[in-house]
Amino acid sequence: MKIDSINWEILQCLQENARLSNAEIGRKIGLSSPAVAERIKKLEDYGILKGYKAEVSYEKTGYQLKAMITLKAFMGRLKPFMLKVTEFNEVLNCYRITGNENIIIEVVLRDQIHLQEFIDRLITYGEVKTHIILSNLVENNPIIDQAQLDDFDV
Amino acid sequence: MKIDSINWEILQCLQENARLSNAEIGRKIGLSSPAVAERIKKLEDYGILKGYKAEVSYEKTGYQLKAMITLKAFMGRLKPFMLKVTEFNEVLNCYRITGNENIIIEVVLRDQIHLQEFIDRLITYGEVKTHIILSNLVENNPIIDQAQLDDFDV
DNA sequence: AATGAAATATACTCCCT
DNA sequence: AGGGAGTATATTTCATT
Repeated sequence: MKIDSINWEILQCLQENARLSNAEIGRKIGLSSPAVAERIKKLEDYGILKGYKAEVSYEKTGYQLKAMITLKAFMGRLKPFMLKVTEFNEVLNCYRITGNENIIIEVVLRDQIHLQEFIDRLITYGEVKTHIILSNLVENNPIIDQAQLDDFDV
Repeated sequence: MKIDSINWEILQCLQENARLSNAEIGRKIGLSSPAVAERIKKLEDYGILKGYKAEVSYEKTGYQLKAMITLKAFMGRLKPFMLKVTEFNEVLNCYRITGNENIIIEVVLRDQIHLQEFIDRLITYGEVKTHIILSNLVENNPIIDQAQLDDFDV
């Protein structure tokens, strides 16, 4: 499927505010609301739009700490970990990666005690490195049309 | 502000699908639509709901690669990097972290050539380690009520 | 803080171009 | 693939409890 410039405008609108109405999007980009609805449906059907998520503040919901934790799995412990990690509700994202470590986990935690308890759960699977997030320099930056990358980044 | 169980239900709904109408949310949790609207407005005003973002597939928008890149900044190069990173449109998230590295960057890239070019931009700021993301074990897991963590994780 | 009702706005379906 | 009309549904405001 081809993503034309109008679809990129729709993707940009929805990445900024997923709760915009079709009518509001249509006004911004000069299209009728049924046309916007039809384009959004196609973007969803093709898996380009994967979903719409509310961003919830972890600090204000009682999670003082956010951390990136890497795991270098012990022999034969990677698969058991991959099955187990889906049960950890503190985990926001977990990726299999290349490099010296096998896994990187993004996690929210109540406090230092909770962090310690979480690390204890991990160390049976491998070597753990903890990086506490101090601040956000870029947060949820939207994906843009590749064709525009060079103009911006040079 | 207190987040009661009804607000947690609303947060859960919106983290699953931010484009649900207030009326639909109300039907799910047994509340009228004006009541839902009022609660959402308060959650927004208190900064608990920070925004609503469409999830866009990086693979299907022409970005074959996603990577986590760490930076261990050279002396005096951390601040210049922090100013510069906001201009890199490939960067989805960038965090200041504790540990051996100072910065972790989540980035989408067209291909290996683009990755190489991006690393070249970083190496003037510090020591770079690249971890290409192979797969997603957990993706955008919602934040849940702390009180429910133990029940789930044990 | 929630409900119900009235006014406005939006979404959805269908037909036309 | 998009516009316009008509119907159903949703949002918003306000009065009431």
